[in-house]
Amino acid sequence: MNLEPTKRQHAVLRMIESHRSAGEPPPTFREIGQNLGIASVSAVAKHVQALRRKGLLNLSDGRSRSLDVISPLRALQNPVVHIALFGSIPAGYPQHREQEADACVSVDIETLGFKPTRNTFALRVSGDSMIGRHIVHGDVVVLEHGPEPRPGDIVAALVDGESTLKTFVRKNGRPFLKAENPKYPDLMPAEELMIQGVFKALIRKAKE
Amino acid sequence: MNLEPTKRQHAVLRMIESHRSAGEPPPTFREIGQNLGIASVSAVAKHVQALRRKGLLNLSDGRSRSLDVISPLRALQNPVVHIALFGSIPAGYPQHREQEADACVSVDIETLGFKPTRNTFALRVSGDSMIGRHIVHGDVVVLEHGPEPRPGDIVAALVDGESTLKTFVRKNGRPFLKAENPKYPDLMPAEELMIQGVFKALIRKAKE
DNA sequence: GTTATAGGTGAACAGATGTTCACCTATGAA
DNA sequence: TTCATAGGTGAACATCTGTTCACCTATAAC
Repeated sequence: MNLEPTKRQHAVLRMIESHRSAGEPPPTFREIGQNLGIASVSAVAKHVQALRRKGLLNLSDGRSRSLDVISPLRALQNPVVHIALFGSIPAGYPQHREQEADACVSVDIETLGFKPTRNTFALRVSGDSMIGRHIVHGDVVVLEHGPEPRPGDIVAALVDGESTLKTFVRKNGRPFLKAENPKYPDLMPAEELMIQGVFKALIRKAKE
Repeated sequence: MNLEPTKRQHAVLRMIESHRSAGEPPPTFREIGQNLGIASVSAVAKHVQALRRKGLLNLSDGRSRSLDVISPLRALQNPVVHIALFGSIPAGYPQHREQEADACVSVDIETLGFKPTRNTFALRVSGDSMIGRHIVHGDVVVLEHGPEPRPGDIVAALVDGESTLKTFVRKNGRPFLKAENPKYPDLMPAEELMIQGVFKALIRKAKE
């Protein structure tokens, strides 16, 4: 038996996949038919049957909207979380500010390395002040508000009304923030600055 | 009217959210009841009603399994894609090798910067040979097989049976690969090497 | 021709699912 | 006390949804 889907069957697969990817509930047979211009439910049912035989589609019976594309990756997938991305955080802390978010970053928790809370947020990096820690202009950094930074941690702090990345260090027992770029050698006393979050992860896209 | 959910209502919200995050279809009223130890469907319906009144939950009527947690982020969310992550690619190209994937990286396409194809894959970076381009040990890089690399592009190539990151350059009209680390100054002729993919994105988690 | 397969229409049916109603308990405010 | 609200049980009901059957067309294989 041929295990490759036909064109029409492939269209059904793609429709189900796109629903999943968009975060919508899986379509019903009738919704699939409507989308593909098929008037009869049983025609859709036949496509589904064929795809199940070919091992490409799952359908738990007795449950509505349970169509699920089978892929080797599916078994490896982890829960995906959605994090608010800000250009900058004008003042204070990022909690309960989701409504002011510029965009949304969605990543699975395994790749992210931790399970985010309400205190997790993301910033777009501007400038190369953290080049020494291999964080460059345009990167998106994920931060967590709350935990006490340890020496060496990268933190976001409010400097001159802007969220800025610095390294948290201690000198003579007192906390300071420093940029990781020889062009900005100054140390700033950390007590006077509001630390908005501690660096947890980074995402970068290639230029263009 | 108080717009905050009660404990019990919050439990309902969390259950719906966890289904979504895990990539499962939204639960039915009866499934919610089962999960929370509620025997009566109408009790669940009351919680859903209350959450809708408070603007925390959406329910398109006439459709089953259409519960959807309302969040300011929801409107900003982009489609999420799932990419196979390999430790290394022993030989050849990464297409149709999903069944050999070590893990799965899930990210939204906006953060990723492009819409992946069947030729998209991810590698875990080993060593600091690309430190000059600010890619460090442990990073996950997303690559695309297929497109012709342009000078300056970062590529994965098969060197001594291992997938390795290099910069693609031209010298006297001929293509070479070079590491971005003063410790490895050698240029390798690119013709002899199999280029597995071109760098498209990067994800890094903080140490520990 | 015959046969098999993909694709489709239309209808009837059983079970899943959301809605609604009557009724109960507990808690706190007026 | 009385009243409102949160939480719950149980059942009846309408509609959504998957299943199944009879029947049709087109295409390729034999």
